[in-house]
Amino acid sequence: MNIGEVAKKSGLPAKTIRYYEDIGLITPLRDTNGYRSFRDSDMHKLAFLGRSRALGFTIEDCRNLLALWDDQDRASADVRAIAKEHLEQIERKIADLIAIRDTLSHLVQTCAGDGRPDCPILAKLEKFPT
Amino acid sequence: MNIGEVAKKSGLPAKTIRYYEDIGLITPLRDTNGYRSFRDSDMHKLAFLGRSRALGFTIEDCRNLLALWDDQDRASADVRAIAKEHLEQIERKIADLIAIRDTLSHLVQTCAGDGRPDCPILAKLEKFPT
DNA sequence: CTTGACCCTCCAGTTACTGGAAGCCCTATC
DNA sequence: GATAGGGCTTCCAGTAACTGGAGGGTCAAG
Repeated sequence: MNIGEVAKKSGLPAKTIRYYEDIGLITPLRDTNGYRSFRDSDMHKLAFLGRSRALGFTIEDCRNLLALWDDQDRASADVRAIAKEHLEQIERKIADLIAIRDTLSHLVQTCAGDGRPDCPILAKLEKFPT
Repeated sequence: MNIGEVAKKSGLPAKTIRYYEDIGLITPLRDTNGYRSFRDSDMHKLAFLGRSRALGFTIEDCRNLLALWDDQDRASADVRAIAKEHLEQIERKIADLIAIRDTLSHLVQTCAGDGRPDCPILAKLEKFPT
């Protein structure tokens, strides 16, 4: 399979696939013309990567998950640890964003949003502590 | 005021303050020895920037907010538009993260996390659509 | 034999900083 | 007067994970 087909099937842009090769996540073969030649195993890895990334795992997490996936003797505890850490990060980020959203939505509601210059949003940014 | 004092008062790292000057958000004076000399107005701008960034506004948003702040003839509608757009982005991001969190927390719960290799997390990443 | 769709590599840019090197400046102390 | 420290300066490079583009080879069809 050439990169175009793999891109279509995996949903990942060709650029991204080349990048994943660059950083050593996949190692497709090469045809005599220099074109990358993807095996089914490469395709599977890319699909795995696509799903891992969609869940917000970092590339380094993905690298580790991929290694565990390849390792038949893995302990599920190792996988779970990665996922759990990531989950906790996401929960922290959600909490942060919710706090921001609440502040912001209050400000947006109280701002008249007309032609006059008075604006509680600017007042907040100007005066109050973070 | 030298940069160290401003950093302490504003809570922003000196590096960040220099960066904000680089990209034209502030324009402190210079002493004869080349040191930056911050006026109160610079300090206020930095505080404003710190709070805006803490609310997740991008630097470009900050630049625009700062310009509106400076402009006595501004229309609050312009400020509100920026904040509202940002708020909507945040709401989208929260929704995305919650979806991820739900998936992930389910997976983490169902994974035994012991010494055995069987792992629903890997199974999910391997098999199912995004 | 040319056209168009692929493919290749390499370089630069993105966001918002952050770290580090090399080197002035200022004050205090010996 | 030499020196030690802390603070200040600039400039360069690196971060995460791509993305865009230039310049150029390859392949199948007409």
